[in-house]
Amino acid sequence: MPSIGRILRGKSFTKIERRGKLLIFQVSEGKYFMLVHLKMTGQLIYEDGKQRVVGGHPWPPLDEVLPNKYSHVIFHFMDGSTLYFNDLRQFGFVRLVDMQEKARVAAAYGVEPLSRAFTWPAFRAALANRQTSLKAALLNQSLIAGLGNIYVDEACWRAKVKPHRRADSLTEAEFRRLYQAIPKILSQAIRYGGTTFDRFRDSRGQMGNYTKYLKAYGRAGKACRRCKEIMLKEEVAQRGTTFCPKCQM
DNA sequence: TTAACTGTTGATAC
DNA sequence: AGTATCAACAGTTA
Repeated sequence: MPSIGRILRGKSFTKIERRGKLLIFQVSEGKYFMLVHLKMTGQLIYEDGKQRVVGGHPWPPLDEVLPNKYSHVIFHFMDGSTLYFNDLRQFGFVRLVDMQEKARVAAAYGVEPLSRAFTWPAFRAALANRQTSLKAALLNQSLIAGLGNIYVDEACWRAKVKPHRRADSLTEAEFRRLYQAIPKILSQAIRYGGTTFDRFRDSRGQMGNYTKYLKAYGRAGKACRRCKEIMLKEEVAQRGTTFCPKCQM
């Protein structure tokens, strides 16, 4: 395959889709697609003469001149504007693929929790019989797409289930609560612009306001918003996990 | 000074 | 196949 620069030169981005946490840019008529994953610290920064719009994190200092040392890919558009792919930890990637590979990558993701495909049977089928922790199962992108560390903890808190529990140990009622909690948490978080900590910005360069609605993440040592018990933080599935030891069963 | 964290996930080994 | 562990990296916090 020719180089990414050679293929993109003179083309346009004609559509942007999302699958889980993966961004998919359609290149011109759709022979090629550009996949972008921000992972932990990636960001896309769009700049024209008048403004700078940042999505991802962390926001560079206001006086930061771009490109900086974290600018790994730079797109120069024909109107003079620029798109930077910045990534402090360099976990993220920009990858150009053909239609077939794009389909293959997208197919590896599980059901989208905010889509019509997220039915009760689909949800049950994804999690039932999993011998791993609920936390690990919910973080598994091939089962349910798009849940990350924060929203898994939030969903478990809302459903009153401990993330440590083996996924296949949940009762019908617990699965039900989780099934309802997941889209609820996600749509709320999206409505409030996501969770901002450490200078994160959404795709319009705005800070997220969901932080003040968080019930689990970042609340270790504080009183549970439901039962007043002190919240705990433990490692589950190699991720920091915050939960209420009393009202999450 | 070190060690332990960190909106993630792919590779590897059982 | 499913599951667990480690690694990639660089900065911040304890």
